[in-house]
Amino acid sequence: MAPKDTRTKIVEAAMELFWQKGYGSTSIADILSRTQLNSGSLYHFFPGKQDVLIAVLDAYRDGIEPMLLQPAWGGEPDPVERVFKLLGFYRTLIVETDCTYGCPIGSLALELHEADPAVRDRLAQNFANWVDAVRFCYEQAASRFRPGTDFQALAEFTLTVMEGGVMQARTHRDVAYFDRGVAQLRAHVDLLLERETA
Amino acid sequence: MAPKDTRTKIVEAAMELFWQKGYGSTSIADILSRTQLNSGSLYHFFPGKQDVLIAVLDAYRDGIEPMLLQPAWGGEPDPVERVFKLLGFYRTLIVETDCTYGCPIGSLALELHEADPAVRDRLAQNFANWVDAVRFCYEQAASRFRPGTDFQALAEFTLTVMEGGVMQARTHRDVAYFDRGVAQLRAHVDLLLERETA
DNA sequence: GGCTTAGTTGAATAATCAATCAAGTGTCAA
DNA sequence: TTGACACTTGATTGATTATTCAACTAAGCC
Repeated sequence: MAPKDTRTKIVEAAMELFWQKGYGSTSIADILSRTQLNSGSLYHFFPGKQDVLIAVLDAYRDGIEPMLLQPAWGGEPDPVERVFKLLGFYRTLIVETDCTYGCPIGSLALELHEADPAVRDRLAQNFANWVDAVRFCYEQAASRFRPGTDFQALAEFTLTVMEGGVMQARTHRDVAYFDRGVAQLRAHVDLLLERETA
Repeated sequence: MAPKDTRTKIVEAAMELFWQKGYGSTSIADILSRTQLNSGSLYHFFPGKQDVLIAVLDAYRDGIEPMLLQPAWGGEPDPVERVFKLLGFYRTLIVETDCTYGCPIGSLALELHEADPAVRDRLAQNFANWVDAVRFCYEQAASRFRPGTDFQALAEFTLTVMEGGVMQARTHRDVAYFDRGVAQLRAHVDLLLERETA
């Protein structure tokens, strides 16, 4: 218990700090002062700073289901609406942070240009998991979509809309940029759902 | 001539370095070694590092027309095709950099979380200029679009697709992610252009 | 020749960075 | 009681950071 306690304390603090200030601008000292630990303890569990980052990315990977998807779509039964519930969840994050919110994975993906393969793989894996979850939603409603709809592409597109919307909303400090992006996606999906018109 | 020469040398070097390594990871020493200048020269023209960043953002703002738009759409006359020529230009940048390309503005926008207002304003201005140029393209073809089409939202959506596509293509080191995003946008625009079907 | 001024030089400074390590503490099990 | 082990302490290292500054050069003007 004791050993894992320290480890998770470090990972949780690093998760928040990397999200708030980015990886490069977060110092080991930042993590230590927030956790009230000494450097020796941190370096007992992690060979170096990059390994803390890897642990953080693994934590996001393991937490997507309980910490993002389930809270986001609550009891929503309709799979397509679940996608937009998820986007709505990001909207509340944007609003709650006064339009300061940035997707932690997206921010790290853009910050770490020449990243180590171990880091890059985990970033890609996080994106892939997100896309998989959304694709699964769309596929559950496959019968309502136009035949031949590419659900993988549509799910990637949904991620694109989320990331682009978050980026613009934060830069302009205005949720409306996010909202307009989601509205465009909604129109796009609605056109792909035209069963009754056919 | 001589004074301005040094200034632009610094701005051009910083432009490339910020694009390659980001703002935080680029040191003044990096800029000095690339320009073969001494620190005193740099601090003669710029009060501090952030002022170099501001000059870089101003350079992007002033360079969007001659350095991005005109090369991108060459002699293309059709305004809608110009938008996709622009996206095609980003595609070549992605390919030429082995899927390492990141939009300099987008990367800086995500990196600089708690940015100075002077910096944030310029980032927003750069986005706004890009969107304005694209919106102008769409508006030139207004008669071909469905009545009531929101060209501002469509142009913002185009920026979203570009940024999201670039982000995913780089993270997965695969242009196909960018291509699929553009294809989705193309389908979206085509549906908005259905004149002949009406 | 002198005066001014814009630009340059490059060593120095103080802060901060990731990382190290020898000396400790506490907890087991034999 | 002893020894092994996991973990902690915190001062320290050496590299790197942005920034400063007094001295210097060169060019233009009177």
